[in-house]
Amino acid sequence: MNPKPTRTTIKEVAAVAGVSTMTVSRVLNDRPDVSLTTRMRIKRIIEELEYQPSAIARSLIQQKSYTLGVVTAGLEHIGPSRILNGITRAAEEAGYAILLKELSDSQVANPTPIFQKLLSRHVDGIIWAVAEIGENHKWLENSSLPLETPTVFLTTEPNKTQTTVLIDNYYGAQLAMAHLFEQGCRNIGHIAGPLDWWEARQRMSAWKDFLIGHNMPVKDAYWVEGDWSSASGIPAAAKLLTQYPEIDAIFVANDQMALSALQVLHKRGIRIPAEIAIVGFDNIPESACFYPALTTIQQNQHELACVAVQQMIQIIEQGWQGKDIGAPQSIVLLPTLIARESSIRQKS
Amino acid sequence: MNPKPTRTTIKEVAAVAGVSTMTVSRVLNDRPDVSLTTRMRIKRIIEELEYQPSAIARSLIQQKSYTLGVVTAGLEHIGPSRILNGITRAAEEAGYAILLKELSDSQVANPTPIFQKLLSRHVDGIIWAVAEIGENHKWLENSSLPLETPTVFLTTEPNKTQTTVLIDNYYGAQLAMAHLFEQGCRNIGHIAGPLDWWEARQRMSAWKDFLIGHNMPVKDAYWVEGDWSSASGIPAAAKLLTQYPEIDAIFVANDQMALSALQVLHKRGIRIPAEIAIVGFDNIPESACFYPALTTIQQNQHELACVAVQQMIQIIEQGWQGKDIGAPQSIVLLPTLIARESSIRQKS
DNA sequence: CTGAAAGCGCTAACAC
DNA sequence: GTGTTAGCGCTTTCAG
Repeated sequence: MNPKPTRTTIKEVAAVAGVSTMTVSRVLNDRPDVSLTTRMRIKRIIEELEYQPSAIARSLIQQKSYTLGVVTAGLEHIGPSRILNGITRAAEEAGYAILLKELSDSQVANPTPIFQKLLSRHVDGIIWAVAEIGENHKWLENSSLPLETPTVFLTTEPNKTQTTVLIDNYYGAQLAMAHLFEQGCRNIGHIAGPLDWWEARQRMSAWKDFLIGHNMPVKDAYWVEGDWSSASGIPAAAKLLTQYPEIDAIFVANDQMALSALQVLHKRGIRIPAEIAIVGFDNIPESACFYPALTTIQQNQHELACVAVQQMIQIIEQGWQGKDIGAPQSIVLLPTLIARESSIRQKS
Repeated sequence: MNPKPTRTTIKEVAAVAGVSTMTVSRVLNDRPDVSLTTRMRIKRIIEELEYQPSAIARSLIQQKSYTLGVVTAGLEHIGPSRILNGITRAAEEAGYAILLKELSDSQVANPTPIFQKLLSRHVDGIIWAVAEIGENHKWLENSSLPLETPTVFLTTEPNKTQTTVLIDNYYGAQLAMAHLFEQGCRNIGHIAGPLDWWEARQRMSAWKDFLIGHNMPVKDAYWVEGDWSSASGIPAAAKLLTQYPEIDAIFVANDQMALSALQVLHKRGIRIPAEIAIVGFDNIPESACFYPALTTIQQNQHELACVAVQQMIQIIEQGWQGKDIGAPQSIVLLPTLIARESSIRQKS
């Protein structure tokens, strides 16, 4: 029934053209040493037969697959999918394909099988774009992992032994705090992300350090932990208002929770920013549309991903050229403040 | 400098074990015909050498790669990334890897090179998860595409010649309309998605047909077109209120725009749902958290993706077994109504 | 139970 | 300019 849908091979092209497979191969790879006439003829035959060379046969012999392994987690969230979006674009541009592996929570603890699976498919390099949560990156320190394959880590704590690309969350949070301070806020509370996340801890540390650095008290009542979700932002904001009645600003660790906080304040009739100013983090599209428009910290995940891919490819291709790869780098991108109505109290 | 990081091969394992590569291969594939002792010995050696068979060498000889090509677009949006999320999970479970290709707008028009690139990497099947926009799927009708490779289309208009998996947008919109009608609304406006999207047209058609079916007038002033974004929801809602003063309900084509509509109504002091009821579409996590909580239509993209992958794999493996594949199917999943405060006017 | 030979589709390294 | 040979890492087939 199925006439064995066998792909067109280089052999058939060669046969039709009456040349050896090598000549066809040379045409495919744009080698100079083929006469113009044969080249033209072969090209035409390739067209007619709709011949498409097998990338995997090539990988096998060349030991290069032009494929990147990408490890991600939590694609249903906006951050990871934005990053993946950037990776696919950058990889496409560089002529690399992407082998995608999304981790479930349980898999993150033991990376070895994941690396092995990717390596068994001959990826040229691996981009590890999994958020650092709890102990899930402990294995990095033990460097028990050989990592003979070029690997770039995204959004993880910088590390002397690995190449990492990340956004400076601490700096971003400092921007937020400095902005609120400038607006005259002196009782700044915090709704944190889940503190087993490294990024959440960074943002919270900056909040705390800023208060200390400006001789403002830091009490446990001044902050609440959420879980990034909008849903968690509602009880968090409510609790914070109760615990910290003098509060005149909230730095919220992400926009989702910040938008919920807006809702809670509205419901209670608290004026924003006059009574309480709000700053979020991430700059999701919605943050510009809500009332009042949310001041936030923009992190450019797209750029993050592009830099990571470029870095990755540079390492890969240097390796192919036998060059020394040099020490692993950490590239840190700086987020920016997007000031909107939710925090602007005074014209400056 | 680089000691040529050559992978461990089956040959080396065989050499260490003092057997032929065939015997190792048999152990790898759990063939019965190896003596227990040799099997154990070889397994141990595999462990020690951390040998990992080359999946691509296997693909080459077996003509099966256990890899699915996934074509997507607009990963920065929630819908596509949810679907991708479901695909990765289902594929993982079935033991298939994923080769991801994200299209930019310009690429969608001409699918041939995309298919070719995936086929050159020997994917066993292709999942086409690109929204149907404008003429971007025109090529499907011309069936100029041979599609010798199993292909499943997601979220596209059903089609006699291709296997498709989709959610019934028309039905979902009917649910929304019937619900509003039950709540006593008789002047139901619509904020549509961009009408070059097939899904947006489906939702709008159901709105219009419902009105006609219930002897309610349909005028151009009763609907406005948005572009799915929260930002577009604001002017859309404002315009609708002006054009259609008697309006007592809005069916909004997605939640992002619906949340913006909530904001606009709040600002104008319009009570929801008492004066105007709102229903959205998608059930994004935020929709439960805003005030008032948004009634919406839930589409289960996760399930959609799982069904697609299962369908895909079934087709692939039937093909391997030489079975006839049978006619292409269209699988339609039904969305459900999530009734929340934004539309509930009366206890039932 | 085990091995030898052949070959998947392609290209590196040589010959001619 | 072009062809030959060998081999990437594995498995099929068939012989022992």
